[in-house]
Amino acid sequence: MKKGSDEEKLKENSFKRSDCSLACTLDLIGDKWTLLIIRDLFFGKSRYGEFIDSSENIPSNILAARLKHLEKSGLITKSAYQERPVRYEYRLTNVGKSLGPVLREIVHWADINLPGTRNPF
Amino acid sequence: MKKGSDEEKLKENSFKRSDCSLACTLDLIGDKWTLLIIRDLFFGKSRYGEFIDSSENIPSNILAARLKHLEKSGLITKSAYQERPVRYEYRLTNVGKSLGPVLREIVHWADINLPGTRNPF
DNA sequence: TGAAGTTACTTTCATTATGCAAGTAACTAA
DNA sequence: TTAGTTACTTGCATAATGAAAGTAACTTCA
Repeated sequence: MKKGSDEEKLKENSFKRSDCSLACTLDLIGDKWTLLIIRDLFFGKSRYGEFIDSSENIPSNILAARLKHLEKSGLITKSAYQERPVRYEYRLTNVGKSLGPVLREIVHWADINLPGTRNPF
Repeated sequence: MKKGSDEEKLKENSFKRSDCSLACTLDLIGDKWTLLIIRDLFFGKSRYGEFIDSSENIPSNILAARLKHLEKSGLITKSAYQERPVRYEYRLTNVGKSLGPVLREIVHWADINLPGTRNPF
């Protein structure tokens, strides 16, 4: 594994409740907001203001915290798209992109079991 | 839809942040503990003490709250397995069971991306 | 040239959720 | 009779959330 790679960042990560892969995944993305940000990234959103504009109205402090955490975990990367003032855009890494099937499986479950909701794909 | 059915319980449910099916699913199961209880139910666990014994050490008050919420949502049912004292067992409904592919997809992602974790299936 | 607007955050603070520990009810076993 | 078991509930300290306001560094409008 390459030093500083996204895969390594995942490994370095934090406290474990158990060695169960489901529990560890939930420690990473198991909260109310994280998967919604990842959803937005899948739809090409990349800037702070774009995430803020999503219909769930994520609080700005939570968004900032989640973006930091996702970057630290290696699921997204941050890069400057302009100087003066420096502005960053956020993009999914390959590790982040590999969550696509998870998102689609959840949405598929909802299609069948949560009538009255809209499929974002 | 039948009155009082599990599908109806899901519909009756709670506050929505948006009409996005992903956001609505997260409102239902998007926390640190719920999917772990559902995992245990998939492995045949059904009693309070069995959930408590899982390696993640869920706090007992959280477990009680989640079981109530899951029942209210129609993902599990509670039924007495003995009298004097009355003791209940919890089982997945068909709606709950249909989360199987979601769990498997998450675990599959972890198999590839979270080395050092154990696949519960 | 000043005033107002935009973007991407950070800070403050009240409210809510979490989690540890202890308590309780209704039993069974020694 | 005393201890143990099971399935919770309660109390309380700490942590996370979320609404609102603040800030820094610009750009645009009058």
